[in-house]
Amino acid sequence: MPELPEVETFKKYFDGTSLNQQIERVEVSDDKIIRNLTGNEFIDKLTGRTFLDSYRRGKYLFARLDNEEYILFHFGMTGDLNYYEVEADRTKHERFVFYFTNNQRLGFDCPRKFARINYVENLEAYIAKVGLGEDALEISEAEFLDAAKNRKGSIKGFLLNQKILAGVGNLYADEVCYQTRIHPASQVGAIPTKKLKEAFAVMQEILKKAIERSAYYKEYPENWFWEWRKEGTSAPNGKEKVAWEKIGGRTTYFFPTYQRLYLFEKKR
DNA sequence: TGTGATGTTGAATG
DNA sequence: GCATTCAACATCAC
Repeated sequence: MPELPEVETFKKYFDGTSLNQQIERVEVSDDKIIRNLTGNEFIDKLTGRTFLDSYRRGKYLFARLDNEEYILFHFGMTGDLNYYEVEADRTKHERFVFYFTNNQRLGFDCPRKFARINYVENLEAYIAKVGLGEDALEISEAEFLDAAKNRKGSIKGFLLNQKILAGVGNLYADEVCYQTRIHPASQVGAIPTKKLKEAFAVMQEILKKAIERSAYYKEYPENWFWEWRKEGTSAPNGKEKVAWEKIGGRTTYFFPTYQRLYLFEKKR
């Protein structure tokens, strides 16, 4: 699930439910996703603490504790938050849960266990260590263009590269390419500056609109990926069907000629 | 039943 | 060292 708009939605959910209440108890049912602590260490670190606020960068959500340290929630493919009171509302794949003093709980659900939880003592140092790029909504046009310069890799791989800009995942990357009519296998550096500026603006527009709709696909415009990215869909010009290929390491849907392929001139 | 899935990483390659 | 690709991670649903 979670790309930037989804994680921003998680952030709002977290901020709206879990701040300023003491964690009375922590229960860990599977510490596999907790990367730098054992389950018991995690329990020790968190018990008695209070979440003060949170900071999102790309798909990473950092929850600030009252000791100025952080818990990083990275949701992977299937991570989810669940704030609830009664046992019946516990989710099936809950990996750990915080019990607050107001009798509510915040559970972290993750069937596929691709999520990553880290206890972070120093936020800046952690981000530097991971090499996490600027948030996709915060990065400036100039930085975006500069990063694209001379790159030979695909625009798809570029948009997905969290070290360059953080937050764009597979679906939104396809949507940016589709809306700007850029073939996803285009070499980033070969795309004219004007077109790259368009991609930059469209990317931020898409992310903002998705956030406005709380990342709920069914409320996205009808011509967005959740509709066109289906087997058998025709291009807007009616000339071809949607195709898919592995580009930038991920399954990519696109319209082969409706979206223009930009490549560097071949040397001879 | 086999396959692929909204993500990241570390190793391998160029 | 850098840019890029790819297998691996764990489980579920079609």
